[in-house]
Amino acid sequence: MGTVSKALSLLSLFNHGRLEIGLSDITRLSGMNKATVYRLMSELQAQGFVEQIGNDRAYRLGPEVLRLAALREATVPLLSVSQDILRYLCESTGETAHMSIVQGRQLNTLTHAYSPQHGTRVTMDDAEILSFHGTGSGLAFLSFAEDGFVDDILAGPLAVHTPQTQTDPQKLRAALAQARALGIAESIGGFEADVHSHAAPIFGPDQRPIGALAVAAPMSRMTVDLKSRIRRELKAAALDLTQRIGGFCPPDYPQEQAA
Amino acid sequence: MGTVSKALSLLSLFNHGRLEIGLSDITRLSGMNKATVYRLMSELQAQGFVEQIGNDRAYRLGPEVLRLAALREATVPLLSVSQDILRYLCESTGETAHMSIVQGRQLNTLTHAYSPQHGTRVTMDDAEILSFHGTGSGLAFLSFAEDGFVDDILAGPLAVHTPQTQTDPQKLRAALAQARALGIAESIGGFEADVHSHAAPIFGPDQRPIGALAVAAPMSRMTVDLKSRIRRELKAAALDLTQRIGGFCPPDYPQEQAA
DNA sequence: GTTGTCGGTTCATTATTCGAACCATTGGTT
DNA sequence: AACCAATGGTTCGAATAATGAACCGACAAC
Repeated sequence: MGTVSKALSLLSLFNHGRLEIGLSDITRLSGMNKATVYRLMSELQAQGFVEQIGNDRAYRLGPEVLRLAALREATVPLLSVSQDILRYLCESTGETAHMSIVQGRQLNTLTHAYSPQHGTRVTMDDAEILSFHGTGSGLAFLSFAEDGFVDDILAGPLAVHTPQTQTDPQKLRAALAQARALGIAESIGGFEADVHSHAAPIFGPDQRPIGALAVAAPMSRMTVDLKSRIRRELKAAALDLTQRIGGFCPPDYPQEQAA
Repeated sequence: MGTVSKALSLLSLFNHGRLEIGLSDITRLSGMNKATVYRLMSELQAQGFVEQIGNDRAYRLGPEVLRLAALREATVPLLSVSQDILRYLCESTGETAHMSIVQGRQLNTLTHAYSPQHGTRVTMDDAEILSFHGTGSGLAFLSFAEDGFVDDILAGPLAVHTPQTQTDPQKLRAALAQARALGIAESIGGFEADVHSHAAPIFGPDQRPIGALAVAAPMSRMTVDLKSRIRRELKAAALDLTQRIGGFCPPDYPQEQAA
């Protein structure tokens, strides 16, 4: 691994539960030498990718990433297009909708929208890390991902988030086969108790999945009626998003299926 | 300059006019060796900071920057808070509002909001690069920036954007002094002809300016009345933004001034 | 067929990174 | 007050990784 990759890998230590990290913590988390980490962080800091703040001198992500993200959006308007679509999706279903993409071996929520329709709703955070086996989004992605990736995920440790989390690789593979046939994946309470999520994959220019669009509802509200509405809307929304960012569905993606 | 900085500096070659760049172009633009650039870009690509697309194999920014930006927002909600404030600001003034921050020697627009009030309006792009001497935002920042930075900018070449662009360092310093006294800077047609922009600086936790909030209106609509409304609203909005991102105004910032 | 460009690759030279050990401060414990 | 265990930051010889001129095959223009 080159020096640049090492430096950039330090950035991926940041997540929702660790927005600010001290030098010693970074050293421990990365397994690198403290002097190395210090030099790398100094370079990242000089370029505005991280900044140091407060009296404990902890590092946090810097403003430069905002500029790059704005430019990325100008290139491929994934976020802005998604937000349009999510707004419509949560209105038409009355439930929380969100969009996630896969980066490396991680599934990250990027943006979400709430429906004002109900007092109770599933709440989300942006940049949250989702599990592949416990969420509709994760399963939707896996259902069209490369075999090697699926094997890798199913082989790895599968966290138990709730009593309902499915961790049996064989049963998960069965769920993936079903999702592949339908074009929609679902997870009932697999990540958070009481949340029923449906999701559909989003595809890139190379016909490979890049993430998923999902609708999450409290289990108590999930009727047959709502379920079929969610599936219909979700499918249309995911296809729309794929096309509007210049992507293409693979040939075996079930295009025609009215709920 | 270390290897990491070199790699990251390649990312800053991307801008609104150059969203996708080929290997040879990057080589030329950066002045580095082609083999070096290739290796650096490969590492950036492996980490998802850039991706290669199409048959010309040009590079463009990758999805990883979106994840980092979402986390940065979770740490310091500059964008989301700004968007709230901009929405109000453009409503209360009836004109286009935008927010920019300084990164290195560059002033970048990050987000904007349009008012639906008028048919004609000043249009903006996110991630646009503004000039320090030609825009209200640039002058607002400079008016509270460190002396060394101001000297550096005024010494450098000052682009002539329009016949109205002020490039005389002495007159610019006079404008800065006035802006410092008022807490508001303005530029009349200095960047784009026919655009009159007002701006107020935003400050970080260290009481140093990090960017500016601005309102841009067509010159033809700029009456004394509108001008005073813009100044009043802008001042309040900038102060609000500064406080809501955990920043502090410096002691010499003119707090009390009713338009 | 020649010439110029493109993205990508090779390999000996060389400059940069690495990491154990070391400082200076801070905050808590005895 | 003395001590200890943290913290962030620094040093310098040894080891490793970055460098860049030259090269390759592919494509396009002339």
